[in-house]
Amino acid sequence: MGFSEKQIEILNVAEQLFAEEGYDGTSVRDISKIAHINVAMISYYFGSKAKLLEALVIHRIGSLGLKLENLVQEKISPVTKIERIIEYYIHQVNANRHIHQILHQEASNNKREINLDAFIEVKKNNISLVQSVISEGQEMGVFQRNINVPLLAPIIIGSLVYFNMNKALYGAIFSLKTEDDFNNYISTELTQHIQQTIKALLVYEN
Amino acid sequence: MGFSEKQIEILNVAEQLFAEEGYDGTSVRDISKIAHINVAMISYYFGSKAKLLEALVIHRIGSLGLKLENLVQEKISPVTKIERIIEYYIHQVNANRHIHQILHQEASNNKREINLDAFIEVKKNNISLVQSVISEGQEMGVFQRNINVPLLAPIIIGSLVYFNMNKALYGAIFSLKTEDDFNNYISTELTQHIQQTIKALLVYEN
Amino acid sequence: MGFSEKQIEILNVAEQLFAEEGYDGTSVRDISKIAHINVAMISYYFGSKAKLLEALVIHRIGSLGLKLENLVQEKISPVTKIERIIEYYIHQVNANRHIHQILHQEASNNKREINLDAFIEVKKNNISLVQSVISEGQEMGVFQRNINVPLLAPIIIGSLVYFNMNKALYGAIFSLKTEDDFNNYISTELTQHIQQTIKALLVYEN
Amino acid sequence: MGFSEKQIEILNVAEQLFAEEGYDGTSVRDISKIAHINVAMISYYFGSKAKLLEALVIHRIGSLGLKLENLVQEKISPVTKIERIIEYYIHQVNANRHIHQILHQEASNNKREINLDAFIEVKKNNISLVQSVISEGQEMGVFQRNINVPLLAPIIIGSLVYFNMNKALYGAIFSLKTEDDFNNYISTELTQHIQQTIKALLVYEN
DNA sequence: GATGAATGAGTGTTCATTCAT
DNA sequence: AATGAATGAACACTCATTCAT
Repeated sequence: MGFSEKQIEILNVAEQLFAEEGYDGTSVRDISKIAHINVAMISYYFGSKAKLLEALVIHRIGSLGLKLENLVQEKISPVTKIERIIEYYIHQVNANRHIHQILHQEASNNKREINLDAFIEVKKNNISLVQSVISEGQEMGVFQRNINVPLLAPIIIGSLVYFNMNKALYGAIFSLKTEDDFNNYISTELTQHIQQTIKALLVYEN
Repeated sequence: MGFSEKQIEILNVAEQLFAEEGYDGTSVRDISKIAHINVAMISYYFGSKAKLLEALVIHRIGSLGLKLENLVQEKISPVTKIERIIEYYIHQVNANRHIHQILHQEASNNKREINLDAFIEVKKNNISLVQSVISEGQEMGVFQRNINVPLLAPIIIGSLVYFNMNKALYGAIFSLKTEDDFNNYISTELTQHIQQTIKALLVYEN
Repeated sequence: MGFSEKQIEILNVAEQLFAEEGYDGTSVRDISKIAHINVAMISYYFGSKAKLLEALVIHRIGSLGLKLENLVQEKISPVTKIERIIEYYIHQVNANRHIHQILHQEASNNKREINLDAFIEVKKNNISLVQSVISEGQEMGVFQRNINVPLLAPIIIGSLVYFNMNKALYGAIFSLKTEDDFNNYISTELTQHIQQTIKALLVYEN
Repeated sequence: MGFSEKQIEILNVAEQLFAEEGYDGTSVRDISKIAHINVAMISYYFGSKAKLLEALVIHRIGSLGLKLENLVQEKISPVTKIERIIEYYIHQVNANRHIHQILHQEASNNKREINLDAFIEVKKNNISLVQSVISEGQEMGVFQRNINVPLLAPIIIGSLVYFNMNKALYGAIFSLKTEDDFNNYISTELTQHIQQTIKALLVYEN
């Protein structure tokens, strides 16, 4: 929480390097060089490299799932709510795509000792919020009954993550050259595509 | 291609360790110990650790995307074809989830010099095949017109990958304890969920 | 000499830690934590870690060899004097066993720059005092003539030091479990044993 | 046991440095430089710095307490046996004074994880052997009855250790300048002094 | 063809000390 | 007078790789 300016600088550099090179692929010396600080500062500030990652996760995760609650309670139709949630979700995840990438890499490494419980809690909470919107829509008769809500997130985030992980492929297909091209495509076409997909699933009578 | 028995043993061990611990998290000593070979053999056989990964990728990629072509040409309805393709896709990706995990991890590490062109080609080809099925369905009037075919893969594989990357979360939600529980859930519920989603997207008039 | 309360607190903590963990095995951070002071205070107060040790030695050495002179001048038989001296010696060394342990460890480390001249002077003086008692006894005809006085201290202190350095061994042999058990054994059996040994040497005609 | 030439070279260098600078005061880099080997070799050969010390102890301890048994069974008077034992003991300990110094330093550092059980066993066995000689002398009526045998070692070895630990003092008193002077004094005067002391204790009727 | 020995570079971390305040 | 922040050097150890055999 109360991180000094230099600590935040370290966190930013660490985030970028961890995302680019992986946690193991990043040395504390690399971080210290780019952040223009002494190597020892990382241990001094965060205790260890692992705790630096933990601090980074906590630092970034704090900003997630705040606005979502407000969104859920707005007086708009469930369909619009879902659209907004997807938009917000994609925006959030994409904005924090570095930390998400790191977390997913580390989540699959079963050895790591990093405590991801906070991350899981946030996700569970988000699923609950979405569930309430779905239930609302179901009661209004606009959504189908048999919806596996926890599996909506994989569609939304999974699509985004997969898209980001295959930039070479999609850059070639959709002629996206710059980072801005990608971000623009994500916030327009991809977002719309996912919204359309989820809406179809929710209302389609199969 | 022409790998000796020992080389294949090394590749198998490397695949598992790379997937479990990450490329950087795996030492050639770890590999050599589990594969019961001398450390020097890895450099001797493959040149370097990086080239071992390349050899592994090439070795595994050859087996991907074979049967899909036959499936596309079968005399069944486009909807059934799509269902079968999804089923096959999920099965394939899940069966080769180790190498997929490695590839995705490495794809995001922009430093690594591994040539993923072959991988991209396979994907492009798969998209073409799916496109042909979609077109078939569109001409028959059962599928909507405005389908972004390249973005179907993210939904299918992205969902699976995200599901696998959040085992801790989904294991808790769906009470999946063993590896078999997960595999079973993937081949039933998750597959069905994705099939339903894609079908909804294809036929839903929005 | 004129040490403030906090400085003495630091010296006490340092003494214990140096004795328990060795000089190199003790970090100034360990000392500062236990003494509840800032790390920088050690350099600030004493100049450096090495000078802290010097200060400690000087601080403790001042209290050695005071009462011995009085004892020598008492009007009691030379044999009783020797007994008393041994008893006092063992008591003193055992009471200050921490600093003795440190000094002996450091005396053997020939790299350390600590000035042990004061320590040597004290010892030389003590030898002189014992010499005077021996001479007194020799003139009275109760002690043998050929006594190597400087080598009496090794027997007395050496025995004690060796005993303390082999607590695991002697604890097992003599069933000494607690620190009190050891101290008690030292002030009774071991003291008596050493007294008996020295007396035998002094009066035994070989 | 089966150490290569280079390993023995490392052990020799380590022995000297550990004795001179202490275990903590010696870095593996210091050892590697003097032994003209790569730093990594120490970990490679011995596993770690701590295990290097253990290997050193075991390597040196093997040579202790062998000849003692033969000596005990010789057909000579108990007094001569004791004289010979002391002479042998002092010679052995002095010859291996480095390792003894290390062991005693480490024995007093209660933190260290080094297994000294083998060392203790050797000492216990030696005490038993001496006990048998004392008993023999007691049965022959040449030794007193009330002898605390385990406390004989402190007198013998303690004297030697203390003498060695106070070279500055005794060098000044006895005009010993070179290392040879010291060794010569130990094998003549000091040995004789200790023999005389022990004999006095054993035969003196107090 | 295959390997145990060996290496230099690099790892994260801790150290005693200094500096600005 | 006193301290929290910061540092460069050193620490033990592991790494992928090479080399002599």
